[in-house]
Amino acid sequence: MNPSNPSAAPERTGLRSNGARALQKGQQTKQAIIDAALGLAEQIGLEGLSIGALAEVTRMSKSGVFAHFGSREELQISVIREYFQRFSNEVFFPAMNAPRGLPRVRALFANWMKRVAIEIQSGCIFISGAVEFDDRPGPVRDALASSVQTWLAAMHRAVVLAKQEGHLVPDADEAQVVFEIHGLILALHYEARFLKHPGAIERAHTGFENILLRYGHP
Amino acid sequence: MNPSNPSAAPERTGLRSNGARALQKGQQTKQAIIDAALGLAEQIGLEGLSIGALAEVTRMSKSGVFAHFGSREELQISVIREYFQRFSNEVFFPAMNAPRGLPRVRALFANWMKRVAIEIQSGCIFISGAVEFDDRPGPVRDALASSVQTWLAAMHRAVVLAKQEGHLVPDADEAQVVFEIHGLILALHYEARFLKHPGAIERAHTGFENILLRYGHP
DNA sequence: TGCAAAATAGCACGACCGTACTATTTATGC
DNA sequence: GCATAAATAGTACGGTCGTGCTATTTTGCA
Repeated sequence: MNPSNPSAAPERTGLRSNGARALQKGQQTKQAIIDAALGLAEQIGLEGLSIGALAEVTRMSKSGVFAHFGSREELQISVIREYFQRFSNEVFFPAMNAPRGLPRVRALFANWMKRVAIEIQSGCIFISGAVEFDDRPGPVRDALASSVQTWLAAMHRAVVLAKQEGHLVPDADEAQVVFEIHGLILALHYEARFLKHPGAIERAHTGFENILLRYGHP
Repeated sequence: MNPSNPSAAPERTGLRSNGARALQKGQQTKQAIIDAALGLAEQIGLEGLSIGALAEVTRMSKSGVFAHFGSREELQISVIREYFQRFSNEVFFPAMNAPRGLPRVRALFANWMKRVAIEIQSGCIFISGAVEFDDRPGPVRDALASSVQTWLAAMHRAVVLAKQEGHLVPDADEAQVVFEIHGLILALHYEARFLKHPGAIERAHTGFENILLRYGHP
């Protein structure tokens, strides 16, 4: 919702009705910690994230890192929020420039694919986190699930609009379409990242075209 | 390959040309440990598996458990092997009774679905393990990847036969079919187990029919 | 420039981890 | 039944973890 990047304006005019100005330095290093934590979590998972390792990477003391979050859970949640924001900025918002209907659905899928193609190397928190927290209730799981949920709902809405525009067959089940698209992304991630199968990206694209063959223009 | 269950015949006639009879008791409890370990690993993952927790569950000492494996890695590998064997017995072998071609592909998918439907509650090692070990090289990863690989290859072969039998369109790409089926299974697991979406099983079935609509009989 | 407050570091704690090493118990073959 | 070997338990060590507590440094404002 708030796409502005606060760290991009470190030295404004100085004028400013203060506000929470006292926290500036703290917020700055906190953001740096979150950045590093996100990088770590993408590789070894949210559960593998340890404050000790994070302190080493950021060259701070364990307690220095810890103080910014108060608990490991809060750190994990911060990482999830950061990931969600980046995901939104890279995948969701750019696609909203495409006209509603099939073009927008295509744009969403294309951006999602671009993202996952990168994550074949770096890892994806929405996927690894789902496995780590699938039966571990608590605030971390909640944050993760609601992030994914928000994204899938956006995807769903785009499909609904596509059907309304007449770009899909009238009996198309929107949830079904999203389900099958999600499956392609998951298979891509699995087969490319874990099994190191070549050609998975191409297959995901083909799968998407197959979905449109089935549900596309009447 | 060896579907016989040794623990089912604890008290044979006594006759038997010994063989590795000296190990009998050890093997027996080792199997019990593996059973318990598999149950634990399905819920909390292979990485979450700890010898201490396992000792508690089996009501043994940590060293008693440990001695059967010599290392945690060997324990994890044993669990993977056990899971693979059960998977084969439940999913693969029964389906081989179906006539080759589409019926066998259908049977394989149906059995796979049955298995995953259960794993919505218990968890699936092939899925959680893939995430845990996707960039952690070593013998555990190797065991896991080769198990999954074996299963996907079996699926692939069934699709190849189906095409040979003329049950698929001539230009059907077998790897593409397996990829899309795999995606359905992964989406089912993700949406049902993590997001707790209802109706995911039905959607996976519908997705399978869609694949056959696209690639089925010419 | 000094002072309060925020940010960071230092240190210690209890808990759990995997795994040596040794002792004890239990099962097995003669 | 007894000797022997296998199976299991006991104990200890070094390591990492999250986190509380206190000290020190750094920052931002009067």
